[in-house]
Amino acid sequence: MLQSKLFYKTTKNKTAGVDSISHDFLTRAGYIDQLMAGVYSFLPLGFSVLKNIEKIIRKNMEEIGGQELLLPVLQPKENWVKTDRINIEKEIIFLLKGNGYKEYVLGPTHEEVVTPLAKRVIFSYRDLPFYVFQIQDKLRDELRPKSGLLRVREFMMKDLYSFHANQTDLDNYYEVVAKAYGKIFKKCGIGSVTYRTLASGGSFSKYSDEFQTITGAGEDLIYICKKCGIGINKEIKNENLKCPKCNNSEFEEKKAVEVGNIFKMGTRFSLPFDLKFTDRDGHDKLVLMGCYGIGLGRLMGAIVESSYDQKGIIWPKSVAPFLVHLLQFDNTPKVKKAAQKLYKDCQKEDITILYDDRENKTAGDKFNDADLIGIPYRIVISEKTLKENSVEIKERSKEKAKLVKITQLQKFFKNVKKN
RNA sequence: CGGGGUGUAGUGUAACGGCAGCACGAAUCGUUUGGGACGAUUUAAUCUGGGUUCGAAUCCCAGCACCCCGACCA
Repeated sequence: MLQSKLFYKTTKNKTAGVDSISHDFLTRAGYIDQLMAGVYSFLPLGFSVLKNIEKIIRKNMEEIGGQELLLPVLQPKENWVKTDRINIEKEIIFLLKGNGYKEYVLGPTHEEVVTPLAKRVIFSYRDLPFYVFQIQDKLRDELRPKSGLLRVREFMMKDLYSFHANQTDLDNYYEVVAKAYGKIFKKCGIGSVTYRTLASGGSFSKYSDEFQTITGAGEDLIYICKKCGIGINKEIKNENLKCPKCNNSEFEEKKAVEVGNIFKMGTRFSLPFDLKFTDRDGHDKLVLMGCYGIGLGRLMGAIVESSYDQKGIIWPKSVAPFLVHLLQFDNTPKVKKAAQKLYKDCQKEDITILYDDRENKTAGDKFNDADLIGIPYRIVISEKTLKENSVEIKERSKEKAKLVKITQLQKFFKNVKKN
């Protein structure tokens, strides 16, 4: 992508009225734009990151047998009456009237759609288990959106639903999903600061497991077991807290943001929708369900919250909008020619590259924009580097740059493409 | 939804009830050219509606929007 053509503007000025670093950087670097409280546009840079996150999640969901589908956002109110969540969740539900008397719910989640849908495919124990997921917009009238992407009213969410014939099967799959979540967060670069955390089950069940990423911008308080590293959410912390896993009683208190959540819903939804199957013994039984969510935008915000410096964002390679940021100084024909060649070579190698070809910007402008945007590898081509038949390569996460001979670039390409 | 705060050029900010200013950005010209460079010229603003006043960005009322604290959640 030519930076001169990219739909974005960076700004030096701090964003007014922001309370988190990720909100400020993502706005200033041109990743997102706030439309209203808790509602954001994803600009080309931001959308690119979102799509990378989506890819990672999709891959891991498919690896554990998830089949992707797409459920409607617009849902009949009756289904929400059936589960009584029209009352239980009424504060966050966007309810709207159609032309006639018909009322609709803008989906805050999809149990009310996927459960009746499952009735069309589940008859026998032979039809179980199965797993379906989607990556789609959710709408929740949050009482108080905050911290940029960390709490919003409209957000992309991956929601996986599992259907089982018995508790053991549900329990096993629940752990399979937990493991997949661990892989996803690791791949997204927040593995070392993300903890599986015991929490309340909300309107679903008694307990659930959250995946909490440590950050000062987080609004949850969690207690991390110093021995086994499991987390416990403050909402269920009791007086004499003991780790449910290793019985240890020493904890570290941390602020964190919930990037994912897994629930065993049991018969919470199969009951109101009468979702049953015929078991081996010939008796009809209720299907057991699990649901598993990850908020993509929030995950994006959490990644920034845990990877930045004074100058800007430091994206992990796995989700960065581009892998290479090419800066061209000295707009001489010689430099331009070399830069354009590198640009094309990268594309040939399937390495995503943002090429700062802007001729009306000084070196300082370009350096600062590059630091703010946070692309993993920065390559500078100038008269100075060409004198050495070289380019200058610097990793965003590192202090020092190094000169690399143009003839040696193949090695660099290989390195960039790794994992 | 309860409590508090703030609304000024595209962005960030100033202005005692008395000429709406500064910085960034954008545009033109010239000088620069490896960490937001310099000079000149230009561009562009008081959320909406009422009220008080000789005079309102400033005070009062209402609305709207945004932000913060609290109760709820990926």
